[in-house]
Amino acid sequence: MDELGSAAPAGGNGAIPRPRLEDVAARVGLSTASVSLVLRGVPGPSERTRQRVLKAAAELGYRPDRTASALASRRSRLLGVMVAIHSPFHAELVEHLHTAAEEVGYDLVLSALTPNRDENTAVETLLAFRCEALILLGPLAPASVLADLDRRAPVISVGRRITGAELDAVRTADDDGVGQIVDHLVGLGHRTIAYVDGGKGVIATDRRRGYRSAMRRHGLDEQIGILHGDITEEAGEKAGRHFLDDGELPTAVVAYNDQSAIGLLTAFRRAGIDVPGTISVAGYDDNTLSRLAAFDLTTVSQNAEEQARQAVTAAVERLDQGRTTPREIVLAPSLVIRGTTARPR
Amino acid sequence: MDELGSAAPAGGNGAIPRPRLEDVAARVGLSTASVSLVLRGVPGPSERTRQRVLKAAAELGYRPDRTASALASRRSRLLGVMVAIHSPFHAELVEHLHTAAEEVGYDLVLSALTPNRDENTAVETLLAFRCEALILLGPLAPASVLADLDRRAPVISVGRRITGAELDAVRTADDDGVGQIVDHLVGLGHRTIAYVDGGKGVIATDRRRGYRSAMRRHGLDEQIGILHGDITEEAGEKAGRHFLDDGELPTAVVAYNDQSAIGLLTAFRRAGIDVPGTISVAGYDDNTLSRLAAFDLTTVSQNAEEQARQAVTAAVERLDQGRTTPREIVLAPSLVIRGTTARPR
DNA sequence: CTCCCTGATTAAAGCGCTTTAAGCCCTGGT
DNA sequence: ACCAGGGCTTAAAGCGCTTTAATCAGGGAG
Repeated sequence: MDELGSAAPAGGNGAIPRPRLEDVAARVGLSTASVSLVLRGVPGPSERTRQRVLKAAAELGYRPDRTASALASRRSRLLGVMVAIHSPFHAELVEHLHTAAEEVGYDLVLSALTPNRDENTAVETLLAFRCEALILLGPLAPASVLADLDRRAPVISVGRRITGAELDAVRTADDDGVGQIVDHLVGLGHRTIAYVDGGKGVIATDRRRGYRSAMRRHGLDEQIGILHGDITEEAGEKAGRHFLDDGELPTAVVAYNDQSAIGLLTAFRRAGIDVPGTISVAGYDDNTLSRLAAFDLTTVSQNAEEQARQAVTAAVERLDQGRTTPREIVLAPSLVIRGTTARPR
Repeated sequence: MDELGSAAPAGGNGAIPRPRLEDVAARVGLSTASVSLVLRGVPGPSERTRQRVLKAAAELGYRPDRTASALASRRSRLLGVMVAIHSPFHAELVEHLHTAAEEVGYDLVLSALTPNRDENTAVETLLAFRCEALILLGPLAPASVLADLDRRAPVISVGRRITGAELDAVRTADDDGVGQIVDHLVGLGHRTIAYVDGGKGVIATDRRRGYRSAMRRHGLDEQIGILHGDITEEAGEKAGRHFLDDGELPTAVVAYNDQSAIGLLTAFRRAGIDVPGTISVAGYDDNTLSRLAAFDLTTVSQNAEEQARQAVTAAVERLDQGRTTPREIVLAPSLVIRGTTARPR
C-alpha cells in the first residue's frame, strides 16, 4: 500500500523530514492558509478545494504538528492529568477521561506520580506542555497550593474535597457511601458494626463521619467502634488480628477502603473464621481486587466514568465558556453488594 | 512569598500571559539569545551574566515553553510511551522509565491503551507530540506494522519478542523464567507438575516451551501436562476445577501468569485443598496481586527496572548515538519464592 | 458599463523559542 | 601603533503552524 515515495522518513538517522503544511499546499497549488483551514474544518474553502486538499494530505501522509499549531494558535487543546500510575482506580478514571476529552476535542497529557516523582514535578511537566487545564486525581497538596496553581491554569481536583479554597472539585460523597454500607448491614440485621479507620486525610475523615452518623441514625450509638488503621492491606490485617485477640467479634466490619478490607479478609480466613458466615466485611472503592472471585468483596463504587466526565466538563466550562466561579460537583456513590456480607449468625 | 506583581496569571479567563524569554531578557538588559544560552546551560555566557539571568528568571517565575523550544530546536527530547493503563506491570515500568529518561535528559509522554483506544491512536498521538522515539509496552500489532512505524521514529518494543522484523526489543527470557520455576519445584521434590497455558500469543508460546523443555531436562517427559487457559483469573479457576473434577491432582501447577495462578488458588481454597500443603502453585509476573498476603504467590519477576532502563538506553543509542542496526536485549527473569510452593505431600 | 457585494483565496505577521553568523571590545604580541 | 585572536553578546532568520486583513474574481443591480 502507499507506494508513493511520499511514504516515510527513516527511523535511523538520515531521516527524511515529515511532510509539512507547505508540502501539501504545493502539491495542490494552494496557499498554506487554505490548507490549514481545510484541515481544521473551518468553513470558508470551497468544496472542490476541500476535496483536493484532503486527498493530497492523505497521499502525503501528512500529520499536523501539534507543537507548531499550539504555538501559533496559542491553544494547545490539552488537558493535563496528574495520575498515581499505580492506582487501579486512577487507571479507570484515565480511561474515561480519554473518551470524555475526545468528545469535546481535547487531548490528554498524563503525568505520573511515583515514589520518586512528586506532585510538583508532575504538575510542572503538565504546565510545560502548555496544558490548558489541570485535572488532578486525588491531589495531596494543601488547598492553598492548589489555589495558587489555579492561577496559572484552571485546576480540577478529582476525588478529594477541597476546603477553604476556591477550586473546582469533582468527588463522590464519601460519608454517604459509608452510610449506604451501614444501612445495608443494618438491613441484613447487623447491630455490632465496627469500622477500621483510614488515617487523618480529608477522605478518611469524611468516611469516618459517615460511619458515625449512620450508626447514630440507626440508634446504634452504643455500638460505634472505630479501630485505628490506614490505607494499606497490612492495616486491615492488623485490625483483623486485633479483633481476634480481643475475643469479642462484631458481626460486621466496614473498612476504609478495599485494600484494608482485604487485609481483614486475609486475617479472618487465616484464623478459620467464615466470611460472611460468622462475620461480614465491606470495603470501599470497588477496585480491581474487590472484584476478584477470591475476594468478592462488598464495597462502594465511586463511579469513575461519571467523575471523569464531570471533570472534563468542568475544565471545558472554564476554558471555553468563561466560567470563573468555582464549582463543586458531588456525586452519589453506589453500593456494590457482593459475597462478603450476609445476615448475621 | 513572591510578592512581585511578577507572580501569576489568572486561571479564570483574563489571564496574564506567562513570562517569556524576552521578558527575562528585558529585565536583565540582555538579548533573548544570551538568556536562552544560560537557561540551557550552554557554555559561552560569562559567570556574571549567568547569575543575573538565573536570578531574573527565578524572580519572574519563568518556565520555558516546551512547544516553542521543540519547534525551534527541531528536537522535542520526548520519548513516547504506549502503556496499557490498567496493567500493574506497566505501571511499574513507567515508574522506572521516568527516572531512567530523566537521567539522560528526556521527558516522557504517556499514551494510554484502553478498551476504546487502540494501539494505532495511541501511537499517532505520540507522534503528533513529536516524540523522538516510541517505547511500546507489550505491543500487540504485527511485527510488520511495527517495522513500518520504526521508519517514522525509532521503535522499542518492551516485553515482547519480535520475530521477522528489524526492531529494537527489550524483554526477559520467558522460557528461562518458567524453567526456573520448574527447577525450583523439582528441587523441592515435585514430579507431577502441570502447566496452565496462556493462549496463542508470542509470550504464551515461549513460556509453554520453557515448561516443556524444563520438564524434559529433568527426565519428566511423561509428566508433561498442559491445560488450556488464557491470561485471566477465570481461566485459572476453570483449570483448577478441572483438576478437582479429574480427581487426580498433580503435586504442583505452574500458571501462565499471576492472574491465572490466583484463579487456581481460589478454586483450590474453595475446595478446601491446602496450598502449598497438598498442592503447590506458581505464577508469573510478580505483580501487585501476587505480593498480597492473601495470596503470597511464588512467581517470576520480570525486573521492571532493568527493562525500563534498557529501553531508554536503546532509545538514546538510536537518537543520540546514531545506532541504526536493531538490538534485542534479553534479560534473565528471576524467581521469587513465596508461600505457595513447598515440598510435596 | 460601473459599482458593490459575496465568497474564495492568500500575503504576511507572528507564536516563543533556538541557532548561526556576525559583531564588539579587549588583550597581547610585534 | 596596529592587528590577530579570544571572550561575550546579539541580530536575524527560521521552526511549522494560525490568523487577520487584504486581494481577487465574478455576478447582479443600478
